[in-house]
Amino acid sequence: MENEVDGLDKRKAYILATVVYEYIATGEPVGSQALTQKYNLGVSSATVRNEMADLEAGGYLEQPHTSAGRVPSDAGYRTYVDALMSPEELGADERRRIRDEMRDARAQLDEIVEQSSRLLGRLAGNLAFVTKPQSETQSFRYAQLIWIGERSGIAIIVTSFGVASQSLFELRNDVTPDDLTRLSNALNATFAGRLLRDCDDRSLAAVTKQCGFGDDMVGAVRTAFTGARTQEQPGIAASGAQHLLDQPEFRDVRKLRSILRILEEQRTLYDLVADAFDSPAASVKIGHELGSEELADLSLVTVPYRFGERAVGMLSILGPRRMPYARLLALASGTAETLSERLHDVEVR
Amino acid sequence: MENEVDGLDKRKAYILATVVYEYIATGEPVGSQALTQKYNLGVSSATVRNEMADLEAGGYLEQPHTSAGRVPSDAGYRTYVDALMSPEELGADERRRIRDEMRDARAQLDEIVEQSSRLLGRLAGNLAFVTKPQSETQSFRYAQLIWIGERSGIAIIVTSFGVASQSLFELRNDVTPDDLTRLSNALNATFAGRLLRDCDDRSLAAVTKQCGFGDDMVGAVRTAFTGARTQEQPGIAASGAQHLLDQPEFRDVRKLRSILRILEEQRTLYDLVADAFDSPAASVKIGHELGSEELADLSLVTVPYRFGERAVGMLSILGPRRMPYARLLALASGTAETLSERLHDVEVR
DNA sequence: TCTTCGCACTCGCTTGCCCGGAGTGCTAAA
DNA sequence: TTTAGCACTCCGGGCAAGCGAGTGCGAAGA
Repeated sequence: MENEVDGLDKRKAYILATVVYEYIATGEPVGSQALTQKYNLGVSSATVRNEMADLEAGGYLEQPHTSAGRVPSDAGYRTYVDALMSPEELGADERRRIRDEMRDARAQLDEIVEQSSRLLGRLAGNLAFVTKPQSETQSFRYAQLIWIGERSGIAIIVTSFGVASQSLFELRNDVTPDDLTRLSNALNATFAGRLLRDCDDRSLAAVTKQCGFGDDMVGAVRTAFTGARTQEQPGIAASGAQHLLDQPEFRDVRKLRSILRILEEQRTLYDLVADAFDSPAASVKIGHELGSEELADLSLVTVPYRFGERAVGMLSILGPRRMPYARLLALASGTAETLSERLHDVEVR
Repeated sequence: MENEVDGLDKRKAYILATVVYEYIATGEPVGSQALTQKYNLGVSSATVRNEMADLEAGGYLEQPHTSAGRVPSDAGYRTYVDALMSPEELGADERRRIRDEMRDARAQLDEIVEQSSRLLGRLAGNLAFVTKPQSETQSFRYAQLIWIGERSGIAIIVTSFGVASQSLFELRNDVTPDDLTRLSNALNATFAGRLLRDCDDRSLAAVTKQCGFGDDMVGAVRTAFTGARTQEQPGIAASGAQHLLDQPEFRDVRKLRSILRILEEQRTLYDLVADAFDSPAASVKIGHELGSEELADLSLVTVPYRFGERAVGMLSILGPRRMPYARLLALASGTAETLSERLHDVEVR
């Protein structure tokens, strides 16, 4: 029937929403009396009690121990996020402030990514992290091979976001500076504007050989491009870990340790958001959905930022499961939007 | 007389040393009885008591509360570090392990700096951080101005450690690719091998004008060099924050917050080691010597690493005042040595 | 049939209290 | 000057009592 949400009748849904809302606000297990007193439910605490017992049986609520109030379970949060909460929008002044603060960063990729992570961490009052644009999704802009000696040089590759990566190379045959310039020009002519991932080894080899170079130079070019592709791979800017200490759920120091460890292993951090690349929209992972017992009482909000149509990176907020989901989604989206805009400032045209 | 150390007679000095040593080992305030039982002092606990009272009067020891044992004060640790402790050397196998682990990093400046910070953090069981080489102390290797259009280009500057920085420039007058190559060559011929800080604006302008360029190009070149000089300025790799959680002194969460905040503000972290650049040797800062009430019960061990004769960066360990100073100094020195060696691998010759 | 009331019960948290242990300072004797 | 003895202090752990918030359930009411 129309009145059902996720298998819950209207009243149950409303009570669940209220419990989650209240628990997010206070951090205390919420009981039936407190709920009826604070919110006008139109029924008595006893009724609420019955409903809560049902919700617990359905797996939406949990009881830390008998004679304590109820606390949302992963499923409870999930239902809340998917169906019950009302989405938030940022106010115009908030948007403006985000934009203003983002302007403080110079027009360099690293800086705007770090700035957005700092900003988001502070606004959200939680740990925020932002992945740098996957270099695979960046495009190739310029290559320059610099002559150092008869048999050595430096290859410099500039991507569309102005990220330069350089690599030294050694050759088996002599070359002249002119040779290198010729090859640079050929590479630029062929690949300019292409996505880096489309600069595959075969085409690189073809161009290099066409210019009359041997396998040693093919290897050098390949290494240079590989370096550019993978360079910033799991580059992540994180910020705001100290806010986690304010959360009562971190009075237990062991949980903190897991988080700090994860922070330092960028790999793990990256894995957390990796599958968000598959879906272009915001995603929320709750508790065990994060796939790790250590992180079981945390949640993760992830929002992509774009360059043009392509999602090139992710902004994430990691915090206690008991987080204001609607608000954080709004903040992350707002920051993502501004970050996307600023991305055009660093673009090398 | 000969038997005095820092104004303490021999026995007082020995007792102080033992108290510090024992406190570092156990973390418990140490009392006179425990001390006489565990160490063969040749005197009774009552005598030790008297001496300890003197040491407390002299400011070397403190009492958390009446009827507790004594704990070293800043001054007590200071005397211990300066005059009492016996320096440690790393064993040959430990050196080897450090060297082996450092080999895991690819020959890229960032990687070896990060690797050394991770390594040191793990070995020392504390927060370790390593500053990247001050780019001022790096030398200039190559400049390449790349032609993009009649009035715009990219300047790429490579330093001795293979760090490339790039900047876009716009001009008021048309140039040809050949013009830019000519200027690149002139810059390379003039400045190759010089320290970056010696590539001052005046000489840059002189060379640029000599090649027949106007003020717009002078500005572009200046910006490019300034970018290279300041680029990695306060770049710091930190690692091992989670170890701090093991220390009993961090049961209080507020202290952790200060540390996490400092970790994220690289500026503060950099200030901590900044004055260590003045002295070329290892330095130890204890408690209030760090100049901040927040950090009052921490200590910092800082050891420079070198490129050739020049100290170019610092390795630091930040941990509880109650840290095994001799051991950590040895570890930091060992890591610094290996880092210095590996620096030659990334040098662009 | 659903809701509400009343009531007994549960359980964690806080408070107060006691006690043991470790350490001190002081005094007097060696 | 050192040592032994002793009274005193204070922290911390353990334990019991009381409180408060909440539950579940049976019976009464709509």
